[in-house]
Amino acid sequence: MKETPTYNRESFYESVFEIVRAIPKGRVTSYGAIAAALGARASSRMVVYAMNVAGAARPKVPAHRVVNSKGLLTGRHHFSPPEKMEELLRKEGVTVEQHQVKDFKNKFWDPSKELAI
DNA sequence: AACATGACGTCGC
DNA sequence: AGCGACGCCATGT
Repeated sequence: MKETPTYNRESFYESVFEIVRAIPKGRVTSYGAIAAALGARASSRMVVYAMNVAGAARPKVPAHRVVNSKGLLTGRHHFSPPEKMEELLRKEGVTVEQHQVKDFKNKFWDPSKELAI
């Protein structure tokens, strides 16, 4: 049989999407946390790629709730316009200052802890 | 097919 | 504690 040569990347992406969709409003998480929740701690870049295709995913994925481990909105340039990410976060009650989530440690939402996979 | 890149994270110095 | 280098692996050129 000709299975996918790589791992179940589609399943992986879908899992990422589900986690992201499960992020409560007003909270954020990081790429590494999602990767860790999926058992791919070192492969956080795959989460990044999942986000990249998330724009075409249905239902829509709140990718704006995912930032890097420093709480920095590194993915803002992938939104249109880039300020949309901050705007959405602010609407949800997240304070963004200088492209960075304020009180990030307090707003952080750990999927592997809060969400049962 | 080989090389470079990326919305990251961890380890070493 | 701040900076540099490496790892990770799919995707694009």
